[in-house]
Amino acid sequence: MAIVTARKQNETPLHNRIRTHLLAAMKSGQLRPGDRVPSEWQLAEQFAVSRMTARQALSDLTMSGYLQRRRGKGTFVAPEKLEQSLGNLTGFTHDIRRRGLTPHTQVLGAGSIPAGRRMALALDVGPEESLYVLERLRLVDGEPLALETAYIPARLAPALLTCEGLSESLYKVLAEHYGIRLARAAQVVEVVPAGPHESRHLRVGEGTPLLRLERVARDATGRPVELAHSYYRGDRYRFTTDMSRWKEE
Amino acid sequence: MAIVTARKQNETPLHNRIRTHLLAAMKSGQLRPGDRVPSEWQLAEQFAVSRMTARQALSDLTMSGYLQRRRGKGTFVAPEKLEQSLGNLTGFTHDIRRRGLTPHTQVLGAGSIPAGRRMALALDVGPEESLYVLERLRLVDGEPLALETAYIPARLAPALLTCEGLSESLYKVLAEHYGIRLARAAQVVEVVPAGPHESRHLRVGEGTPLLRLERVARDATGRPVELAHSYYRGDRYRFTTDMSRWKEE
DNA sequence: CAGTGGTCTAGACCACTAG
DNA sequence: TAGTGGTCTAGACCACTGG
Repeated sequence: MAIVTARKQNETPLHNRIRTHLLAAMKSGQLRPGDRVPSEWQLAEQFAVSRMTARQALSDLTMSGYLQRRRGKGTFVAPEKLEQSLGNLTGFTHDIRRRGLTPHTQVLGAGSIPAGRRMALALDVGPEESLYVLERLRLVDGEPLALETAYIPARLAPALLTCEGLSESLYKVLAEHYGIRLARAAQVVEVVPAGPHESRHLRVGEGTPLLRLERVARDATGRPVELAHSYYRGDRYRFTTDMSRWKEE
Repeated sequence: MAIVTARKQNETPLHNRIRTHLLAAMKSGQLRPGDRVPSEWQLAEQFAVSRMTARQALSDLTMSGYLQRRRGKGTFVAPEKLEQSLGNLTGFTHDIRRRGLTPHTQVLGAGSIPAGRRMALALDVGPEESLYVLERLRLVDGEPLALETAYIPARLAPALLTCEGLSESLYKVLAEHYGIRLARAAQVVEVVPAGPHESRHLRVGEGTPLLRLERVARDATGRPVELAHSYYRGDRYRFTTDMSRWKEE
């Protein structure tokens, strides 16, 4: 006995149609950021499919960053993205305030570790040398948006972790307490899926696409001062960058 | 009658364990880029779960960019990422060759359209003015990696589309035929899910995370010359950028 | 408590790929 | 033809949220 499927072969998959329907509603403005979308059961009934099929449509849109799901509450249209410059690092706190939002920083951890092979190479120190580690969670209006970990050679900034203001601007502390001014940096931007750690702190599902920034910052002499990697919620952030020197082909 | 589930409540979900197992195998090197991973049925049997549960683990890892699935063939570990500079735009062809790979460009479309409100603003032309549109697919070793669409005011480069070499370097053509040299550009980088169009040309599933670049390039006088948006496969690309001028907080 | 999303099963038919 | 992934069903129990 054949199981009845509510579509003919070679037609658009059913979960695809539901997804398209929801996307259209978002584009037209019927569904706005923050709105609740119909529940899995409601969609299943509306489109005459099983709950698992409706669920797949919602899961796809969630993984894509269009929707956010909250157990026990419902599924909601995701808010719009914030923008951050890769060129002038004006700092998170300053940057968010300028947009009229409320920034908050939570220091998750501070300590020191031996550099190890990989970081020793990037920071131009010995593999046994001590690095300060500073892990901070950046929140906007109470919502965690970025997870930043910075590594600084302890030799360059003795007793760094006892300084005040680390929850605001690390660069400000480096400048005011140690006379270290960062002059330039190399950065790498990529998409990575959230791992367990990022997932927990940013409160997104594991595997959610995040923007990962890796940065090596140097002072005017070219000496590496900071190695940092940051994870930004891909559904909430976009980066801007300016090219001034253009190399011809 | 209760359905038997092969785990106690409050324990790690089964699909999660399978995912972790595969990730560990990839990290340890047991599974290398290009390798085939066990099929859905094999994993289901190995972990004593239903096929749908094994499938969810594979789907998660695929959406995250760790795996690639090919119907009728199997599921494979994804290859490693290519790197591209956001600072010196040396051009795709040149860039890929330098890595010892074989670049190829396919012109998908070339024509002209009225600017419209949005693009007129970015390119500083009237909304009725004509723009040339050039859509190109960039491939490496036969695999499509990026989809680029460029818009150039027709007034700046009359008969642009009849020029040769457009499948190589647009900037080279602008420089050699029209004396236009691009001096700087503003770019926006973000993660977006693949839509139907990108999905088809880049041969990835809809919703796959892509890196989207939007660029407005200007000549030395500051006149906007090109508006472009490009979609790069997020699992194959990473961008590098250099900061030289550092703004203090 | 009812409603939500999260997990899981044991089946089914299909399209695609390779030998 | 056998094996793969793609789609889909009709159930089930669970944890979490709110009133």
